[in-house]
Amino acid sequence: MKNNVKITRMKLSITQEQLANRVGATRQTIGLIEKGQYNPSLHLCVSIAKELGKTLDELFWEVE
Amino acid sequence: MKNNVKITRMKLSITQEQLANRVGATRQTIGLIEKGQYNPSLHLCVSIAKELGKTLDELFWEVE
DNA sequence: AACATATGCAATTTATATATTACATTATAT
DNA sequence: ATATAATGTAATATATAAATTGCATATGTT
Repeated sequence: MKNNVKITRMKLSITQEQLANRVGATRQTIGLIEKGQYNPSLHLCVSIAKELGKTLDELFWEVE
Repeated sequence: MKNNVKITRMKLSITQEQLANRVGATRQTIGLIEKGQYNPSLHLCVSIAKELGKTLDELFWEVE
């Protein structure tokens, strides 16, 4: 489940923990999503996208 | 969790069961997603989008 | 009318996302 | 070199997505 979360987060210079706090998740969950070996819920994907200033497609659609 | 799955599926004149079979889910799961009171997994959302010829954004991004 | 097809809905079970806690590793700064 | 922050990772617990089964309610068809 490859995505653009990690690269987008790093461009914004925020940590996994900061992102996690802002979307109401844990650092571990963010880490697993970034690794791409996870199947997150739509709601969490939307929260992450909004927090990173991107859309679902930009982060999760046909990456790679 | 409002979305455009139902209207898109109906335009294609396919049933919930047909869509369910094509994405490897059950009719009940599709029904609940269409009702919008569900938080489906990203993987299932992607499968549905591809099967309906739409992107994630078109089906699930800022609907309503 | 009767019958078939599609959808709604509810109870229970199963699979898995997510939280929690903890410790290890890597990077970054002092 | 040694702190400190950031990330990786693993075990267990909890919440919930999704499957399964079943029956009800439509909606259309003959």
